Amino acid sequence: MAVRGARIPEDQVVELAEMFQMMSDPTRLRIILACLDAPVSVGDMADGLGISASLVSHHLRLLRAARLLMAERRGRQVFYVVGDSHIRSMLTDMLDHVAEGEVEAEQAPGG
Amino acid sequence: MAVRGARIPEDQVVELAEMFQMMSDPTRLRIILACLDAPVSVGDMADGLGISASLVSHHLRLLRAARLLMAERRGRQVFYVVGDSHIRSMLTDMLDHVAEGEVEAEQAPGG
DNA sequence: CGGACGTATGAACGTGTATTCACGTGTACT
DNA sequence: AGTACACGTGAATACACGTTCATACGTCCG
Repeated sequence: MAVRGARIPEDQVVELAEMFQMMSDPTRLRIILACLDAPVSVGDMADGLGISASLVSHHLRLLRAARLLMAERRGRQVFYVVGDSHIRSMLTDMLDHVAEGEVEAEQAPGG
Repeated sequence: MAVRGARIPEDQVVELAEMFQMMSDPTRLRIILACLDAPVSVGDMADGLGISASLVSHHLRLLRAARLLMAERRGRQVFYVVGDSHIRSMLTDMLDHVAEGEVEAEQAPGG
């Protein structure tokens, strides 16, 4: 398995890129992170993130379209939660990655 | 301890978003994927991806600045390789995720 | 039904970005 | 030294994207 990238279907690359694009915006990423573990209402996100509900809703629309978030209606409020376990674990992993800072290449010692 | 996203420093969120943005472009993602396992020269990337070497170089510049790729000069050619094991494993994981298709998370009633 | 609240949507605007073209830089070979 | 090749850089351009404002939709309460 040498150059793996050359063997990946373009459709999958594009799909993957679209997923990353969803997380490429700080505001949108914050929204995803906000409802990573538990469902959160739109108003709570807007309030907690310090942005307008309109903006949250716009991003939510994208996130739903990308199947990254799932909506659940409870009365007049709508709760959103991350609906993909892969995304959840990846985000946790990446969070750990950046949390460690610029820790340089931790090579496995002793093979 | 419910809403995890509300406890993450904005700096880390922004840094994470910037990482994702690097992978949010199909062309750039293809470049990353191309040198995921082994160093590849700029010309080989351009040829293998069917794009101009100039465009590859432009993306390479971004990728280097983001510390996602490392450059190595061998004669008149320059080889690039993914220099972050976290990124590598994450990419492999995500590749697996999209490779499985939408066969997962089937929640619709009756199909 | 009417009012208030929460959420969703559409248009408009400014900014950022990917791509191309033309040129510069540096290295190997003669 | 001069030529050919590989890569890098800069400006220009067309496009997409995030954000805001105004407004519409849907739901609970009286």
